[in-house]
Amino acid sequence: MDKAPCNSQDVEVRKGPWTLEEDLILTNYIANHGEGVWNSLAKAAGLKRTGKSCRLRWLNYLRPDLRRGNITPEEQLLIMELHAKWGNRWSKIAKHLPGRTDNEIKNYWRTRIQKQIKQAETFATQSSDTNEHGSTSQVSNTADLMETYCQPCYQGNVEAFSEGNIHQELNENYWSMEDLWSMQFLNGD
DNA sequence: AACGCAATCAACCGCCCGTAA
DNA sequence: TTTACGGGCGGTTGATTGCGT
Repeated sequence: MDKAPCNSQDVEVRKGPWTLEEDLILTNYIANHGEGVWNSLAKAAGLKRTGKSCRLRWLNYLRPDLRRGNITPEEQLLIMELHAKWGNRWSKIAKHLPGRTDNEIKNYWRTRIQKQIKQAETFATQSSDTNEHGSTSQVSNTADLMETYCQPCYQGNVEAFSEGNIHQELNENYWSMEDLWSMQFLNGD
């Protein structure tokens, strides 16, 4: 893509947030024709977007099997375990969380979990200063971290995490997929 | 009520890999 | 074998929203 031929016959390419109309066009097109080569799909659907952009929009937002709403404590646990195993292989991790996207997990990791880890880290350094049982084993990854610092551990944290989640549970989707899909069927050709 | 800051998330960017020609 | 292209992925950015002062 980057190396894309871009025979750019001055085909203007739209960027930025997707409009409802674009969403509908894309959803509608895929419902009727299925996914395909994204570049040609974008053209065929009449979208002034790159294939990449369409693919991203579809995978991260429009897919009907997406699970919206907050990450559950169980999911968070799983993410942490898998991240400890595989590192930042978000798409690989996402495959084990049905309905979740790599982007979503990545964002979640960076904004929430990483923060928790930092807090745990600072807490640990503080307490190891005071505790001074010099065997401060180097903590290499998340799992180690959580094992080391949160021993009673995931449970305790899960509670802490979920506490934050609860009040946001089911934060409204701007457009639920049901909405989009039913619109699409109304439109359907 | 207004402002500033922090958190969140959608979307883009650029690199890499697989594959077809 | 090489090259061009499309797709996938991880990282980053920017807009928006929420919250505290």
